[in-house]
Amino acid sequence: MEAIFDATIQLVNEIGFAETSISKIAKKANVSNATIYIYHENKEDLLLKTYLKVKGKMSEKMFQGMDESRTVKERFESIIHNFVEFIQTYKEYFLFLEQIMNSPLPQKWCLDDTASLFQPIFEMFDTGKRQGLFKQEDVRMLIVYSILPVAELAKGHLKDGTPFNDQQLNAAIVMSWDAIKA
Amino acid sequence: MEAIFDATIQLVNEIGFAETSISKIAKKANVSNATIYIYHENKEDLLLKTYLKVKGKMSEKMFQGMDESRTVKERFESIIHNFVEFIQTYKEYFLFLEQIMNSPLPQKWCLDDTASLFQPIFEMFDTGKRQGLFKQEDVRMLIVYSILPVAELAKGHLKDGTPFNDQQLNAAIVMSWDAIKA
DNA sequence: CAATAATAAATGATCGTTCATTTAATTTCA
DNA sequence: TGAAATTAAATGAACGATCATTTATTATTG
Repeated sequence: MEAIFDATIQLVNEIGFAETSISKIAKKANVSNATIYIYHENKEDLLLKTYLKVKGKMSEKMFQGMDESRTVKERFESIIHNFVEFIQTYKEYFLFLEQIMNSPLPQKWCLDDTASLFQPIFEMFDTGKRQGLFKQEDVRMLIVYSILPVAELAKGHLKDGTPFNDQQLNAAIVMSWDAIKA
Repeated sequence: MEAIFDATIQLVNEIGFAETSISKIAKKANVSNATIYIYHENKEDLLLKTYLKVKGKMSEKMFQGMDESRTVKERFESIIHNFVEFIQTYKEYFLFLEQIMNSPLPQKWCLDDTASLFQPIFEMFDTGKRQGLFKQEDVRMLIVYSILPVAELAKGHLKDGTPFNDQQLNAAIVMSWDAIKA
């Protein structure tokens, strides 16, 4: 049931983890408490499924329309633009993710498979490193210095309500590129 | 009571927000439930005070031994080193902060005063901009591209247990500088 | 002894979860 | 086809446990 997922994401964003109960989710989703347990084993299972669903959506949006035959720089900018687009269009998905990923839950779940959802990023950075475009550093380091700051900036604008305009985004992309370029 | 703060921080890191109750905090701190209410109005007040305390500690550690008469680059590297030191020494403080700051609580609290704790950072970046060392971008942007990635890297090492050695840190500082330098 | 600090115990409310039952949809077969 | 039988989906009500918070009582201490 889609309504249960949506209610979960909305509530976690509105009132936080600690205050989000099954009763409140059920009420917001317009179903009975028991209905939730038809589709999900328990509360934590619901959270895990919601997390996986949201992460899948993010991966899908991040790489849509991406052509592996394009240049590294084209792919780089495409990924960043798609990511910003995702954050702005699915802001509740994104903020939900941020909250989950900073909680002890992922450690508890030990999900090794979610990294594979973002393989095109590793692919792009590896190619860039081979071509001598990027610094010879761990790809995680390249990601942290180029993609994560953009996400953080977009998040900031999401939270204070100010728009993240093209000029600011382009300035950010320049800084991302400067950080990782050889 | 210090034990109450420590228990709160530990529990939030171990089992997360949703599962951290007053009873569990009291038990871990070896006090009665009621004792917590002598020092704190309610659960949320306890969280807020813990948050402020931790943020204060972070600010204190971040700028200790910092001399405003030093060069911008020296201050820059000092701040980053201090920050990494803080993250590694007070890892539970840091992870607690990350969890709070990605929850809806700070928005609810509307704390405008906490930014002032980190004024030396703004000071340093402003000076650097005036001297033409840094790009003429919003200071928040400079922070997001230079300090935040280091924190993220340190956090990664904290979570997977691998050490964040000097060589990696120096490589990170180079990338930070490249990202923001004019 | 007075005052402060800490407590155990109890409060009603809400928690996650289960269960017996109803309603809706689908299949069976005369 | 159409009534009867079966399955599936959803529910309200209830469970014991735990929740945040309060009260009345007991230690502690100067």
